[in-house]
Amino acid sequence: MTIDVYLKKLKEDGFKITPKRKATIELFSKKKSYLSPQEVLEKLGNHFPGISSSTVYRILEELQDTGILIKIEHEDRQLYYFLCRMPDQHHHHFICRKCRRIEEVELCNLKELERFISKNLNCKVENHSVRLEGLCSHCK
Amino acid sequence: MTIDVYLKKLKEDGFKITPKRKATIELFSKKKSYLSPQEVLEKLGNHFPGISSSTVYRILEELQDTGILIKIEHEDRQLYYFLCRMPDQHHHHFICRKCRRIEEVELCNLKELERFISKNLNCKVENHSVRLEGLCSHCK
DNA sequence: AATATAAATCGAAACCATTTCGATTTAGGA
DNA sequence: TCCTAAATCGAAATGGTTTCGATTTATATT
Repeated sequence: MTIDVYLKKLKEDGFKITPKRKATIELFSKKKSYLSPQEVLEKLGNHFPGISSSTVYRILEELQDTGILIKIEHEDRQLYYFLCRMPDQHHHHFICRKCRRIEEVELCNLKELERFISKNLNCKVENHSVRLEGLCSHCK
Repeated sequence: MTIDVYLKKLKEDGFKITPKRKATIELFSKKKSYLSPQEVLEKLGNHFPGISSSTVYRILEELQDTGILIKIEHEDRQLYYFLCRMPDQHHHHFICRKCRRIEEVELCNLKELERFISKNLNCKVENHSVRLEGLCSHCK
């Protein structure tokens, strides 16, 4: 699992490869679960004592703008981020409620649902998002 | 469209029928779109000058606890609420990005997706939520 | 290698939707 | 009508996130 593809993407989007950005991507590539900005701040703080929280928030947002990270929001209203491993394909996510592990699911069968809505409600469906929660193979 | 069924539900859940709660339900029954707490505060303020914002937040949360309102969160990270017209049936929501109108969609074909996840990822899917966005029949 | 400069980071303060809490008022049963 | 737990008030606190001017740094260029 190399992070080069993510660094390349960062560069292509006009961002500089800074130690903190690199460390952030490395952190997420090792974690298969989602992390809060606070958690990222704490982890990065081991390598970069005194790192500013505004830097962490900014980096996370930039990485999600480039499609490297995906942002979700929990019921507790906090933001969480995780590494997107299928950036070029439409997909959905399964979230383990116990260990927060994220599984990316390539199957999408919402076309029927969209047709139903178009036909019965005369609406134009532009996008959809599915959130699946439960227990992953390790936790169930 | 009577709101009695909602008032009954409120009472059953041990809540008193106060003028503000009643007015809140009436407001949502007239609006087919979702409203922010601020908007509710403003509207209720017409009938109840000086109503406290904490009261509005509390009422909205109580109504969503009883299943009368549904809470969603926008990209702007604000909370929004809307009246649930199909409280006793599993369903999904279509949200018009222009007028915020909510359409409730009884069709759900996520069983296949859940089977796929159970089989391929060995996960236990406990719940799912689908969010469909686009333009409603009035706005498209 | 040195320089230039736009981008990145710092850090303290502001932001602001939401929550809290003690005091006051009220709905609804007795 | 009275009683009491529930509801509301309202001002203050909360806290995750954003802002912004000052400082530092990555990297393209010389």
